[in-house]
Amino acid sequence: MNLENIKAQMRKGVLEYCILSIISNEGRCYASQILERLKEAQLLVVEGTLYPLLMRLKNDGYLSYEWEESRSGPPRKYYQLTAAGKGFLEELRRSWNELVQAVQTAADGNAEIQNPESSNA
Amino acid sequence: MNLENIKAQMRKGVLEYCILSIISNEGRCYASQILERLKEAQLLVVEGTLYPLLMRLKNDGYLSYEWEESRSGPPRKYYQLTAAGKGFLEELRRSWNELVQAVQTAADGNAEIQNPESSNA
DNA sequence: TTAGATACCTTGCAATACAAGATACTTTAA
DNA sequence: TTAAAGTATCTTGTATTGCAAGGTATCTAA
Repeated sequence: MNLENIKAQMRKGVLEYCILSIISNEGRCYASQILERLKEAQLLVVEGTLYPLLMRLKNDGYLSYEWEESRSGPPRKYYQLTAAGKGFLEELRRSWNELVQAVQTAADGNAEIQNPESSNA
Repeated sequence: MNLENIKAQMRKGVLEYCILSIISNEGRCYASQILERLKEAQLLVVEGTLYPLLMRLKNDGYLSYEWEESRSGPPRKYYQLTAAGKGFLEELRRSWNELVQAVQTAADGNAEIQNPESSNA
């Protein structure tokens, strides 16, 4: 159980959230573009991870896509969020924030940490 | 792929960090105690998750334990961090903070969040 | 001896990240 | 035509691991 392994574990749960966020922010984008954005954010994700994940999200109705030709290579699959995807993204955002809060609570010895916003006395 | 599933995924990577943190904060504690602390922090973890994890951490030299009798039940296994465990906990803390930062970067549309090193690019 | 509470541990399944490799289209250049 | 290189999507096999469910052992109380 080395550190890289653990870091990979940590990444796992947040990929859906990050990927949906990126697509939401970009409006529409294709896989290689998403990989680039993740890399920029220091989230190392590879193709073998991303493609099955996009397919899962599509099969669950959170994403739709259209093929579009490129001027410099093979056609691209442009993904965008469906209405259900937008709702799901909101749920993921909430879940992520709750997790961050929970980890802080556990890691800080259950001290009474409050939301930075609400603790503004 | 329902929300509960995803939330479970999100929890996965941070369990080691939370558990080592709790043991570090308490000084020494036994499994049922850890489960209680995690529950207080809204991190739902069950025995079948915790025990194998404690054993892994012990086998990797991050934890040691001593048996101790209880006045009201079977003996307890009290865990505490080894020197290596303390170092590992620091690494996990750093990794967690990096992840939180990375997710924020990805989710916020790669807005320029404080990135000390690339600030003069 | 029976029941219940507390505590620790194991087995089997399901989910999934990732390494590695496959497929397919386009351009460029012999 | 053929070959090579670049871009893009997708599949297969493996290893890890969280968790449901069940098991073992100790102590207390009737």
